[in-house]
Amino acid sequence: MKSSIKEVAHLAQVSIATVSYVLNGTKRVRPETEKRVMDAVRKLNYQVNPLARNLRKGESKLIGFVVSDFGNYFFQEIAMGLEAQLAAAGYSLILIDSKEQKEIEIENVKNLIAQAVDALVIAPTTEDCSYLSLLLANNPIPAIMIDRRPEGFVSDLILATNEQGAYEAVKALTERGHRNIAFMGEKRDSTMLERLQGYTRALEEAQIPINANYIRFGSHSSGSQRILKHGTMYHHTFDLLSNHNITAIFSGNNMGTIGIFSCIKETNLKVPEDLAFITFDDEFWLTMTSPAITAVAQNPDEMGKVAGNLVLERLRKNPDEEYSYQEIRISTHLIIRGSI
Amino acid sequence: MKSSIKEVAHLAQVSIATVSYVLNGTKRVRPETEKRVMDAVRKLNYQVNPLARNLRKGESKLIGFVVSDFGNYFFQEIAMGLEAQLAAAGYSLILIDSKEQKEIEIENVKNLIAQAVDALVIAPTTEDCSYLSLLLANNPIPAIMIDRRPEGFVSDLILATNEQGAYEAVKALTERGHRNIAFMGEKRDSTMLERLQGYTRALEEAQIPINANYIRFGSHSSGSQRILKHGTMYHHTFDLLSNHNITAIFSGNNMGTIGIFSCIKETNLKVPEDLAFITFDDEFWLTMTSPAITAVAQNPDEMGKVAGNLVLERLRKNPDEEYSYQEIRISTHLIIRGSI
DNA sequence: TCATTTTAGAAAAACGTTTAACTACTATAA
DNA sequence: TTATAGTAGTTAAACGTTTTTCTAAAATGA
Repeated sequence: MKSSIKEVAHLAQVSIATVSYVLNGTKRVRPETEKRVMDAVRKLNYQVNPLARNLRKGESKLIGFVVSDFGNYFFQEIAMGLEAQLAAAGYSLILIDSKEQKEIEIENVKNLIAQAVDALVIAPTTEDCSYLSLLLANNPIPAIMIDRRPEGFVSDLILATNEQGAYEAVKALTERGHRNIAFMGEKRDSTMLERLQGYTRALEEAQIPINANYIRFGSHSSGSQRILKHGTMYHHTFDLLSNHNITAIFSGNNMGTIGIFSCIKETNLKVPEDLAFITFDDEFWLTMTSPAITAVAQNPDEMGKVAGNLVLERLRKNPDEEYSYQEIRISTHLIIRGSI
Repeated sequence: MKSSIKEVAHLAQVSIATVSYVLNGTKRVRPETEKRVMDAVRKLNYQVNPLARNLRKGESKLIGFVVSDFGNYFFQEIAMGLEAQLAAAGYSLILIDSKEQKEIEIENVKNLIAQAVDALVIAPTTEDCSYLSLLLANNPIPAIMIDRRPEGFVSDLILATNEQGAYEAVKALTERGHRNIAFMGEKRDSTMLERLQGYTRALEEAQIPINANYIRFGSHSSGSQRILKHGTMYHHTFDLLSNHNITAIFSGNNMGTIGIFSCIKETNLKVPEDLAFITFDDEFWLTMTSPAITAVAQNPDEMGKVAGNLVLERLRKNPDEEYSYQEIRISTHLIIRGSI
């Protein structure tokens, strides 16, 4: 049914080594011999057995991508960019969802190592990544972190220009005369703190004092989009709109935006007349609301591509060759829509 | 660095076969010997090399999922259900996007076969799947089709109750007194034709004659969500609203809905007063619009889980054991929101 | 007691490649 | 002519498991 290199060799009247050389182009072979081999290959419809090759070469041509939340469109886009880049180099991507739970993330990494992936790309659920040092200690494969700065583990790192993105967004608000601007961040992690810095810088530049009441963080456990609609951020929004006279909200990420916008929708506030709204992360549905929502667009496709290239680069390097880890920032841009 | 079974055997003073027996529980071993082996395993922090095991056992523990359009939330949900089910059985999922292009789909299947996946789950871009018969001829792995009925290839099949779902949706419209109801289907495939049948049945039941002008299909090439906003369906909607006095639209799927709703939003029609709207496929953003959009919810998570179980079932069977292919229907349910 | 069966483990084959080491032959140069 | 280098191919080792086959000792039964 499935033919092996042995049968090809036999049919072509050569040794199996020669077949391998022809197929891989790893050694000179007389044209005549090559033809005999290729004819046999075609006749038998031979394809190499990747299982055998993998064992011999000690690689699997598999890359694992551990995603903190696969329900988040942002990571889906990254995955697509990554996959495109890796597929071109003959690698396949194993995608696996941590559902924002650290234990699942650790389990996922273990499983991927058990599948002998050649490298890992990880969007960690939390910053504590010390477990990776342990798991990779006697299994030194490249690991590239994305979206969040890990603690307890050094590696290549791909991040957005969070501070700058937030700064530009909030600046767009101050320029329109807003002074009471809320900052709402779903998760309090390094990424969100960078965005908070951008918020702070824009306010300072406009000589607006920081009001701690206007800065809100959500619960750490984010759930599905449906749950988020009436989650912590929803209630924070309700409080801000009822008890504080804010005129604009800047949402630190797309997940928080769900709760915030759900609340806004339920009030009778007019956007943008009564309340201006901007969110980090551009997502498709932001254009389907009335009015459409202004957003700081990241470039997840680009992040995925860059991650892919970095993986390939690392894989080409000799493992003990010295290598300095890279930190790459992917730029954001503000897309202005009707909500401000 | 990475220890092999040989070293474990040596440390435990047994043969490598015994180590294998202990680890896999495939043969009786004296408790004392077992302890020696396990101690050695722990001391060396040994983990089996899956590459070697795969070669020997002739399996990869990999399942390929070829998705017609990974940008479509529907398939993402399926993927998550599938992954959950397979992971529990020790399988990993390789996800790959065909971007609605047949050539890419074929390429994807080839690549997955080259990666030696143990089985395939395919959401085909078009119904013509005769290429599979060829590709799987000398590589007989199970393949399970999902969402669309393949032609030229027999296999297990998982579909939604399309006719019934559409019927209930359109019935909800006729019950509210609508008589001029448009049916808009993005792609003209077996799935969409089933939905059209549901539409037809509901109209006949309400004794409303079918008006061919009210039935519209889109271009076959669907693109990204952003492109769809002003694609064929957008123009069909514009025509229907301008030149035909329809009072309700039933959209055959989520992709078409993007263009349709974009157009509705740009007119000054009041929904649902001037125009009622229902779509097949429930998606998160349908609740963020004003009003929220009524939808026929499929159960993609369930579809993924069922697909996973089917894969595992097939994998357990002896390949030449006779097996009758299954066709499984996953039910839909109507979620009524403000748009009707 | 002696033949038979059971048990625990070892030895070795097998999975299908890649690749290092080797061989025989041919071409080149002195 | 003879040493040397290059060419084209073969042989065999290696990758790390699982599993079949084999062996020796112990247990069982008559």
